[in-house]
Amino acid sequence: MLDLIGNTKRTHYCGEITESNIGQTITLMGHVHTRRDLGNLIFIDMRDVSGIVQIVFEPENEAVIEKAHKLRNEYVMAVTGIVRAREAQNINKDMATGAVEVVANELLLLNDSKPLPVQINEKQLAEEDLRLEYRYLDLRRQKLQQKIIMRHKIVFAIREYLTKMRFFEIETPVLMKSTPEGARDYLVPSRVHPGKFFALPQSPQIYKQLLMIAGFDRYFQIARCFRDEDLRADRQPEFTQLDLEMSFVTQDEIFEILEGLMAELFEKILGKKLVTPFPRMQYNEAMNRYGSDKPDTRFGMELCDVSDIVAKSEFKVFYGALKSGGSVRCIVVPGCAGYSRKQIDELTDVAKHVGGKGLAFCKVESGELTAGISKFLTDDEKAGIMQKSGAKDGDLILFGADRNTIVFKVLDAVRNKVARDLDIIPKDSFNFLWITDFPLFEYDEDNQRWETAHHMFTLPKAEHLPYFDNESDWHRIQGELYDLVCNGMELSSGSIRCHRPDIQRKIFDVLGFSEEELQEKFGFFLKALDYGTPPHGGIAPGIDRLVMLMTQSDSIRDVIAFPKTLKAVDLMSQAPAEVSEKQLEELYLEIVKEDSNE
RNA sequence: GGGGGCGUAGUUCAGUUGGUUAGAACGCCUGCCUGUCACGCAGGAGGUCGCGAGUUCGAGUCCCGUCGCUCCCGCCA
Repeated sequence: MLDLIGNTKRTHYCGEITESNIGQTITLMGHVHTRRDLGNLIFIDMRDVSGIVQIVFEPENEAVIEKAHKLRNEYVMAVTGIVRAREAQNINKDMATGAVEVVANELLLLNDSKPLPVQINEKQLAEEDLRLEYRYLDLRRQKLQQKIIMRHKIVFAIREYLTKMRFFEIETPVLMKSTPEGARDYLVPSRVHPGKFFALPQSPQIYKQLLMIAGFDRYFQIARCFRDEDLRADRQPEFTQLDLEMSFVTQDEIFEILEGLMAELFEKILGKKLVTPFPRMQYNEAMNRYGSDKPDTRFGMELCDVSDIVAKSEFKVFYGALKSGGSVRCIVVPGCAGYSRKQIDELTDVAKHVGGKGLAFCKVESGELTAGISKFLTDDEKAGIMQKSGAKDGDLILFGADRNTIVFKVLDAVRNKVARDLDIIPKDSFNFLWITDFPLFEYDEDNQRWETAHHMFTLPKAEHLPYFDNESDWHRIQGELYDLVCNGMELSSGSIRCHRPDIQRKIFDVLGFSEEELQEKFGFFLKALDYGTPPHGGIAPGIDRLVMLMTQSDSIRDVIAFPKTLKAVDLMSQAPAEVSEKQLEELYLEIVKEDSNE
């Protein structure tokens, strides 16, 4: 028989019992973590949100120990008892509360439990799909629970800091108008307006700019965002951003706010001092040095452009790359001249995976370039490469030769792979870095049109405004754009916005919107820009990625209480699911039947 | 849309060249046990080898297809 909780009240939490509680009568409530039934003596490790403490049931109290025999793993219990110091030989040093135990006087059996389909045990962790189906059980694991709790602490500290900095937290609509470009929208049909749809926000971008126009001056929101795109280990269909926006600011002030925020979070929550201000690097420099706009600067192995040295090379890979306007660049992998064919093939696979045709290499032995492609190089070229790259005896040199975009992708991927393989990435360091001066537009070869590299409401650099006059200059236009990167992860993306309607229209022109399209999609926003828009800008750090970083999690699913799979499915509730025909009829929609012939 | 990995008791895994009744540990059930802490000891239950089709005298194992999860590329203003 189960007991009712009645008037019993919890007085303490399991994980917080210390020697200072010795002698006190306390009441705990929680789950049976493990039990050790010795017959006339029973030990229960009892768990609640704060941790675990050992409960002892002794034979003197017959009624209670009889009931305690019925306890099984994950039963729900309330215990009233006296805190006692353990005898020296019984102290468990591996347990936070291992110096004390609670001698039970009363036991309430509040609920039982079926045997669990997944064990709450880090050593025998079930497959993730099963754990996602029983997410509420997986969340009982302390390791996972701690991450969700740290997420709370982070969000709480964010609210404190920004409130202190005169920001207001303002909610914006979740049902909004679909806007073109960018990611695919999640659409929500309107019953009241048959055939019309809301979209879920990819970000509150337009609304936060409208709040600046409204004069709120500094806004933030812990905002849920939705993108109907394919997923990754660090990407969910719905995710959370700290969306913030400020009026009358420069890029420097936004950086200061973010640096202050990160420093406070790391200090308060991890007890770590971050060095501010964070280093800054222009986009072009980041690409040239690391081949990436989100470089991991915890280790070296920077790219070295040897195009000029091999400019006259007849080696067909180099020749071909340079002839088609590309480049030849390399990274030096220290001490890896001993790499086997197999190891180098593995790296070549990495290169091919990101679009490279292959990966040229050579080794440095006795002060000379040997092996690999060395036989295709002249003595001058070999000497030049060694000198410029700084390669030393025992090093391995890996080359990318192709269009620049491919060379960057290949060497970035290879650099990261080699660093992981060699285990040269310091575990406990957080290398924050601002990447600035991104190009505003890039040309989309497939669709034969210009697109925004980041987003379309960004202020172009003032000195680049004349470039708008000539399409051949559009690629040179840089925006007041910046990313905050940490340890190779893009944490945050922002810009100074375009507060002037005339400049905003130039941007829309480049993107090829017709006046009609503009009015239909953004009419309300363009109208607003005409009524005294203050200069403003902002940034939106991804909360999920920030929590991943601070909890050292590899998967975004570890920092979201109820995440979806890579196929955007909730394995627990089985969403998305079919709906009734009646629901569809009300929305004037029809069921799409799958073609069984395919 | 494309490529890689995984799928065997409730869970984590092993399973030889294709060969008799598919094993272990944990969990679960029963009994014993007064200082355990991954308690111990004795016994027990528990399997459509993801699903489907094929080759074969015989398939967990080989071939083909399919589904699910996962990692990556494309995609993600």
